[in-house]
Amino acid sequence: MNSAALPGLANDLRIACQRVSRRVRFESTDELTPHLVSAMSQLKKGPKTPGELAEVERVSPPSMTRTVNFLVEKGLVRRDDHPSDGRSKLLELTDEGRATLSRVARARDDWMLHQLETLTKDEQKLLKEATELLNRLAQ
Amino acid sequence: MNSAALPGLANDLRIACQRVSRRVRFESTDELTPHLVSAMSQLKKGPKTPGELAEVERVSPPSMTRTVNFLVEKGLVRRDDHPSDGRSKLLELTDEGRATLSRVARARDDWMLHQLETLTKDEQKLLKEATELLNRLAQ
DNA sequence: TATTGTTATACTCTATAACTATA
DNA sequence: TATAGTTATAGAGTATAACAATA
Repeated sequence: MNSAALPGLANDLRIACQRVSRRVRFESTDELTPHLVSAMSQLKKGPKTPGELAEVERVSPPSMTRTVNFLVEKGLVRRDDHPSDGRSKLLELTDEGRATLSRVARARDDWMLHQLETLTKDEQKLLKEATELLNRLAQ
Repeated sequence: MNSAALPGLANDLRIACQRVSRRVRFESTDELTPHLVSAMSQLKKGPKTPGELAEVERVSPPSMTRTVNFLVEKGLVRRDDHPSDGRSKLLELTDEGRATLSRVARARDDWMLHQLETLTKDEQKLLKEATELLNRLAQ
C-alpha cells in the first residue's frame, strides 16, 4: 500500500469502526445504558476505587459517584471501604453484576454474529486478523 | 475458520471496533459534539428534511429540532422551505458547515493516522480490506 | 496541607405530549 | 383526518464548586 493513501485509510477505517459501533448500539436493546455497561466492564477486570474508575472512564468524580450509586442500588456493584486508605472505597462487581454484564454482551453480539454469518470463510479469517490489529492500535 | 469460533469473533470484533471508536473520541478534542458532527455528516451526503434526519440519526423529531436550531444559529446549516410541501423544510450544509466538518474529520483522523504509521505495509493492506468488509456489515 | 469522595447546582441532550400549519 | 415540524416540560448524564473525612 502506497503511503500517500494512508490518510485516506485512516479516515475510512475510523468511519467504519464508528459505523459498526453505532449499529451495535442501535440494534441491541440493552437493559443498561452504554456508560453503565462501560463502567461495569472496567470493574470486570478487577476492583477499582471510584477515582480510578472516573479516570479510566474519562469522567468527573461527581459523575462517577452518580453512576456508582445507581449500580450499587441495583445490586450490580458492591462498594466496600478501602482496606488501607480510610478516605477511599473499593468497587467490585457482584455476582448479579457479572451475570447481567454477560447477558448484555451476548445481546450486543447477536447482531454482529448474524452479519458475520453472511461472509465467506476467507472474509471471516481476514476480519479475525484485522481484529488483532485493531486491538493493537487501540491499546 | 471453523464456524464454532464465530461467536468469539463476533464479540472480539465488536469490542475492537468500540475500542477504536472510543480512542478516537478521547484523543480528539473536537470543536463540535459527536451528535452535531453526526447530523452534519448526514447532510453532507445531500439535503434532508428534519424528519428524515431525525430518522437516520435514530433520534426524536423534537431532539433534532434542537440540534438543527443550534447548527442554524452557528451558520453551519441552512434551513429552507421545502419546494413542494409547505409543511416541511429542507436542511443543507452551508459552506462554513462543510469547512468545519472537514476540519473536525482531519482532527479525528490524526490519532488513527499516527497509529497506522506504526504498521507494516502488509498490515495496512489487510486493514484496507477489512475496512471494506466492515462497511458492508454495517451497511 | 493535600487528597478522596460526596453534595449542591446548573447545563446539555434526550424523550413524550400538546400545539400549529399544511396536505 | 393525517402529517411535518415546533414548543413545553421532564428525565438522564455531565460538569464545576464547595464540603467532609482522612492522610
